[in-house]
Amino acid sequence: MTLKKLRAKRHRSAVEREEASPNGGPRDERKQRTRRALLDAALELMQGERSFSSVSLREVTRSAGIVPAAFYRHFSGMEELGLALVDDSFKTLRRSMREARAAALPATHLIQRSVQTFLGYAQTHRKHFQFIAKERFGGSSVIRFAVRKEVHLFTSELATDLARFPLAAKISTEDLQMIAGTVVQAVLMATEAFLDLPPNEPDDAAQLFRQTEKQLRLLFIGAQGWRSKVARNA
Amino acid sequence: MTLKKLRAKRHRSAVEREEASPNGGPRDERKQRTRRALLDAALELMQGERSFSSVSLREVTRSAGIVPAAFYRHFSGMEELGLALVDDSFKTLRRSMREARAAALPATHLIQRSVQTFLGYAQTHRKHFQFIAKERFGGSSVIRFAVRKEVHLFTSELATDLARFPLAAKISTEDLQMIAGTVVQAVLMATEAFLDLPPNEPDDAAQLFRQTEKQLRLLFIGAQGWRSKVARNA
DNA sequence: CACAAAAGTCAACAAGTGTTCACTGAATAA
DNA sequence: TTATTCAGTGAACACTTGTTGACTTTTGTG
Repeated sequence: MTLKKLRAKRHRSAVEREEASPNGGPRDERKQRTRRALLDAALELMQGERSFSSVSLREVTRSAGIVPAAFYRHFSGMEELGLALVDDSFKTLRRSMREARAAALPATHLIQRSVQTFLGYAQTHRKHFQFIAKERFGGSSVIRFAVRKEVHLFTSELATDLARFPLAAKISTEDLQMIAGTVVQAVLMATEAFLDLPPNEPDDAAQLFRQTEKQLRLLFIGAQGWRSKVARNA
Repeated sequence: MTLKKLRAKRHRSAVEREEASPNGGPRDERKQRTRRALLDAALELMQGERSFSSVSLREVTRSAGIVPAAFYRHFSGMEELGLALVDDSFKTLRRSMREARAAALPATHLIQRSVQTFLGYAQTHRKHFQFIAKERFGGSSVIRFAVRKEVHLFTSELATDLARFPLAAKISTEDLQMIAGTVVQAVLMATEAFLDLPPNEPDDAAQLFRQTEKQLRLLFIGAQGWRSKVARNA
């Protein structure tokens, strides 16, 4: 106790030294590596039937190749790790979306290509998406709300994208947000069903794909008719 | 072993006696009572943060007031109890839907009233709905598919309801199914968000209510425009 | 009545759980 | 060089978990 205090006085703590150099050093690199190992292990353990809350701290450390006690050097508990996973998952998604946005939107078969792109992306990041799918309604409220916040953000970005289309002229920003929300809803549901499909079942996948395309077309038609009077002389 | 065989030969088993009278007897009544107690306990334990898979068999029996070993007189394990919960939840929902269908559909404010009715129902059966919401994407694949099957059934019933409307004339049954699916999707999402709201927050609830109403109107407009050419002379 | 069927009890089991504590050894800083 | 920080160790802790087998006690039945 007193000994601890003396030590503390003789040297400045890490925060006082304003994080001078621990970044990039071999020490920090190693730490980041095991941190990543923990995140990956948790994601891996959730494959199949398991939910995040059913994965134990000890299992994670076992898979990551460290001892249980060392876990606390990285996270205060499983919940914090869960939040880090939410962050991770959406970070990669947002990056990929930015790239997709950079390339000009295809004028033809816009919906078809969008669905294709998104489901393709979901497939290459299967584990992250499955995590999100499971925790969107399942786990602790902290994680649930973190996911929901990210989805909301995602929706807003889509809404501003949609605003560029001519059909958005007659639609209020609030309604645009609502339409974007419905689109995101449909796509997320499709993604979750898609990832839940037994792998290598191209028929089911194709069926799901067509269905989603139709859903988006339905929403598109709805958006066209929104606020503008339906054809006066039909 | 041999003793057991002898006993078995001297009397016919329950199934051989084709379930003659154990129904209604005080024995069976008691059994049904504890069975219900187990289901209720599981549902109750899921309140708040917990998912079904994180609820333990022992907790359930503890809450139900029996000893862990007695659990196996009712279910082979937690998964079977989960399936029973799925059944239970949808049974009450379907019954209520049948009643709603019996009363004539309101010609005015149809969407508004439907949403109101559904959310109201969800509120009075909060626990069942929260269970479904959590297990729709979360738990074991067996339970997940059971839920999905029930939702599909629900969708089909809505589709046949929708078929009675004049606007359904230009829509193929397959597309009608798809539209009904989108409606159910939207309503379920709204329900789940609704039940996740902090209680006694009428503003948030009203906001969610309006949003859902709009979503359904959007889908309705989309359905009107579906397959029929969009107004030739706009 | 006599006897089986069956819901529920009791005790024990091997295993797994989260968290703690004093520790070691290598990277870092003075 | 020397002292310190800190990721990771190893052991121990007090629990909780699912499942088992042999039991009691009530209910149903030939």
